[in-house]
Amino acid sequence: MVKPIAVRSLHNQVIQELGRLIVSGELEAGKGLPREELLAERMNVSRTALREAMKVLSAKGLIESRQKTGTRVREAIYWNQLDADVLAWRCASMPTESFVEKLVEMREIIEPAAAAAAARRRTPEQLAVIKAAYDAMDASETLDAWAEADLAFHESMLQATNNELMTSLFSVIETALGTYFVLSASNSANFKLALPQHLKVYEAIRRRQPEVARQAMVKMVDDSRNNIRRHQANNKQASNKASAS
Amino acid sequence: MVKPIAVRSLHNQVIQELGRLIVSGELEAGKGLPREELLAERMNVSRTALREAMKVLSAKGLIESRQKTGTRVREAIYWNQLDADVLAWRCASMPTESFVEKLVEMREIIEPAAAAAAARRRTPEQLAVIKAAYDAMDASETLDAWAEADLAFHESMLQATNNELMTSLFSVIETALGTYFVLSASNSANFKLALPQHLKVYEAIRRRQPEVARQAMVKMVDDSRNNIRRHQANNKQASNKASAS
DNA sequence: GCGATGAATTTGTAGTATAAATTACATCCA
DNA sequence: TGGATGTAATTTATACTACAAATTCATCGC
Repeated sequence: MVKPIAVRSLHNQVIQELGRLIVSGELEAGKGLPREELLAERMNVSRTALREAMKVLSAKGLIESRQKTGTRVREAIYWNQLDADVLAWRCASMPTESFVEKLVEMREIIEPAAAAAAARRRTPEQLAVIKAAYDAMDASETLDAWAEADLAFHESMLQATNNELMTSLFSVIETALGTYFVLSASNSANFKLALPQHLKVYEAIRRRQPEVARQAMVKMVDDSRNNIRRHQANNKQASNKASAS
Repeated sequence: MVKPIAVRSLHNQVIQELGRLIVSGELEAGKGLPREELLAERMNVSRTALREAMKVLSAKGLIESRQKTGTRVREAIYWNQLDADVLAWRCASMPTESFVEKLVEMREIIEPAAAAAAARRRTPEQLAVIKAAYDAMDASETLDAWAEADLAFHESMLQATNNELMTSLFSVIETALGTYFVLSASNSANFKLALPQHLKVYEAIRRRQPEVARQAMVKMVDDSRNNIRRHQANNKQASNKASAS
């Protein structure tokens, strides 16, 4: 799991608040923000804290500041879409079907390749970490426990590729799985359906069979995509009924 | 091309300087930095500017600050490896063979999938942008002109996938191509060898043939990888001769 | 009409003061 | 002696003020 590095500090709160506002679209692109003094006052923080937050948002590509002109929200094209915060903000505000589709597409591309690479290059220690995650999935008795172990499984697999660029894509996988868990929660009857798929991937990595690992992972993501479609259809049906009654 | 947003501001300079020091390993992980007051004095900036820079580095995962304990460099595992700055810093200091290999592996995974997606979903306008980039490559007469057009080609293809998560991976592609251009510069006789490969990819995208586009892109990246290996071998040989004489 | 010039506005940088957090030490009690 | 507990010291976090730099915009002069 990724560290939820406490959000208690003031400028972190400001980062979260402004970031969410921008990504959700409540602060339209191109439009300028109030000048620092006003904005700071309005948010009840000092200009110092506000500026530290703005620098971070600027580094994420969300805003741009120029003297005299002021600070304005940048077009979404310039956002660091792979940044963990940006992904989380998008998820918090618009888990639209199209966004979920994009996340799944990324999984389809990344994870089979990662599984193959892990099968080729994993060390015994890395294999043990994957195994531990699998065992935790097997032993899990709640959806939360499953979710945590599942994330650990996918993260440890990415780490076993021994390519840190690949590992950094975990933020995307994490977000994708996150939305999936949320959908699954609606009818969380048997959340351990995907266990055999994970075993196949693990076994292929253990036996150093890249192509077998790739194919097993393709199937896993495919199943996941189908499940998402079913869930979304169900939810839509349910909400239609609800609004009709 | 990505905007080189002027680096003139003071805190940007500090970000670049500290970022480079950390990523190059000159500031060892785990080791603590001098406390803010001292560090600011040593770098001839105010504590204000230094702190704004540190917040950004912290957002990139390079450092971590705690009261009383001070600020320390984090392990490389926690760095945002996909961040454009981090990639650039790595490249500036250690374009080692292993790093180049990792970049190439990322291209092998991302670009064929992106070519296929672009072939499926590109709009006529997006196709025109790709075509324009191809024409610029065709017309280029210097390595620099080629490099610029080549980057534009790959970026426009990523944009044509209409998946902004995919598009954001351009920072990786850009870095990979960048190191390739540097290597090519050593014997830049015929830098337009890859032109036919690009034509094939473009044509497949135009004709909406995902699998053809994927295969053409696989070949392109493959050729690129082989060229890199040849260049590196040549360079090594050359430097061996030089040190022997 | 047009160019130059200067005033106004907003971010950028500096410096100081104080709050909050956390470590490390010392002290006290059993 | 051992352990807990409180207190001091250190470092980052926040606030506030003042001024510098850049850039826009209007005004003035021709």
